[in-house]
Amino acid sequence: MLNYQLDKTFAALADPTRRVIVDRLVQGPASVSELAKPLPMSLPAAMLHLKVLEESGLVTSEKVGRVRTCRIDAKVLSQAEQWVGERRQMWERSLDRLGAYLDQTKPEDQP
Amino acid sequence: MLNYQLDKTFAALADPTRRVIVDRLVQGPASVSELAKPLPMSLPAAMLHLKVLEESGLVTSEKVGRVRTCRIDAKVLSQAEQWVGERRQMWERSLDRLGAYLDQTKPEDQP
DNA sequence: AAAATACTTAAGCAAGTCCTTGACAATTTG
DNA sequence: CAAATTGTCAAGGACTTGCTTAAGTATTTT
Repeated sequence: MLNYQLDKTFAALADPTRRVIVDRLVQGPASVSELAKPLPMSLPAAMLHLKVLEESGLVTSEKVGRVRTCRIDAKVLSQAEQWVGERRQMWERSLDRLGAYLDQTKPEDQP
Repeated sequence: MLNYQLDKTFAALADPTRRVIVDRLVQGPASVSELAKPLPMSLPAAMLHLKVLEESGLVTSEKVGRVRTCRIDAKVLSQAEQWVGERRQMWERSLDRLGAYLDQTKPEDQP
């Protein structure tokens, strides 16, 4: 059950520069140069990061005149959150089952 | 505010092979060869994936005799979930504020 | 002790990532 | 129209990733 979407989403989030861009975009939409300004790199480099974010679906953009406006797409963000959350929950349930099993098989150990 | 931990966690989760390993480990601990068996690659390749998971903190392991047993560490999983969740929430709040603003400035547009 | 099991290390290679500089649109603004 | 603004494309270089095979080591098992 391969999920290429998650590959791209997690890979996009693995880079600190791209997380800074996401941090900015969750406050609201922004232009390319507005996003690039605080970053310690050239504009083309910043655009490559934006491209990665767009290809992951985390960010969409639209060009009007000479300005491209970028915004977050929460659906993809939610998918990633859900994948991690499900696994965390499964692991916690495993631990619960183990606890219950130990309580049941060795109740005499409890004071 | 750089966070190397998140770099490593998201990078680890970006690979489908490593997500398969995580999927297995949330069911409970497993040995290296048990984890490698279903994977379409050599054992050394699988071990490299395990190394990435360990360096991210998502997985810990302990060797007893000749068997290394691996298990999930939920703390790191939770951190990743939390990062994504916070951003999703911030973006939703931004949308809410925009909605409230529009309602306030153009109430006459509502039928 | 010999053989099987479980893991580890090393060398090497193809492909991908992240950044640079330089040149080049396309669209306002003066 | 000329100049400034905003974004894009292309070539290339340093580095990392994900795999391979071959050759170990350490620990049971027979």
